[in-house]
Amino acid sequence: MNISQASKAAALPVKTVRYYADVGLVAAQGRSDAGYRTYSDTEIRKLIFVRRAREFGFSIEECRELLGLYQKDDRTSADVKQIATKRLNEIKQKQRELQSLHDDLSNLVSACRGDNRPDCPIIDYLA
Amino acid sequence: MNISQASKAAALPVKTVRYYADVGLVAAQGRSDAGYRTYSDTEIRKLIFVRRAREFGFSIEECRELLGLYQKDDRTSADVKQIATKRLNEIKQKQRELQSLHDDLSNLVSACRGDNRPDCPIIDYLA
DNA sequence: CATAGGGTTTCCACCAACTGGAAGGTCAAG
DNA sequence: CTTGACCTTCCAGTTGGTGGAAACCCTATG
Repeated sequence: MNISQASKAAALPVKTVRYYADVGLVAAQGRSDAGYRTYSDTEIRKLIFVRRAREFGFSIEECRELLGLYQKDDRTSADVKQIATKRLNEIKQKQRELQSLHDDLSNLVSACRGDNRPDCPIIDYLA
Repeated sequence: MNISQASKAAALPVKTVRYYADVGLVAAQGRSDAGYRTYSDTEIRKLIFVRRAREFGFSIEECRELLGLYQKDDRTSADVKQIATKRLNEIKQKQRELQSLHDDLSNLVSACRGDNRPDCPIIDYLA
């Protein structure tokens, strides 16, 4: 399989597949005579795994760890859970921040008449 | 006022104040004989304004626009409200995404025993 | 067999919004 | 006069890619 086949199979852009190879996250199986990267089902599965992990917001380094655990049959679910819990806590933290931002900005936007006069509670708040 | 005084007054790192000057967001009032940036109350107020806007997640470019409106006495509150509404919608969108991520990951983490055995619903989901 | 089109390679640059650090000039105190 | 705390510029690195150029490769068609 060439890189574009792999990228389609994994639902990732070609550039991204190449990038993952560059950073040593998912290496190609090998190279053709012409120097083309070749991919087999094993690598496709890893690429899909990484795509899903990235969709959860795991960093490249975390994906590397998760991928390591995925491939290690003597992993412990505790190790996996620990990484996932960390990410979950980050998400919760971000949610709290966004909620607070949302509430404040929402109040300001509601209080702003949005007409052609200059007085504006949003500007007042920022100043 | 030297840059470190300004940075304290605006509650921003020195590096950031210098960066804002570099990108033309908040220029220093001038330079001393030795070439030191000087800041007056006007610039401090702008720096504080930008810090607050950044805390809301407005981009540098949006801060530039807001700062322009802040300084323009014939602004319309409609212009301000439009920028703020755009940002508010981005926040809402991000909240929806995070909520979905949270729910999914939370379910997986709950379902994972986190013991020393290898079977793990998180890995299963990603694979 | 030449050539046109696609696919592939490497490498370099860019995005946002800083941050860290090096090398060197400045200033005030002791 | 020296020491230490400032300040300056400039370059590099961060995250996770993306865009593009120059050049090589492969296949199909005329």
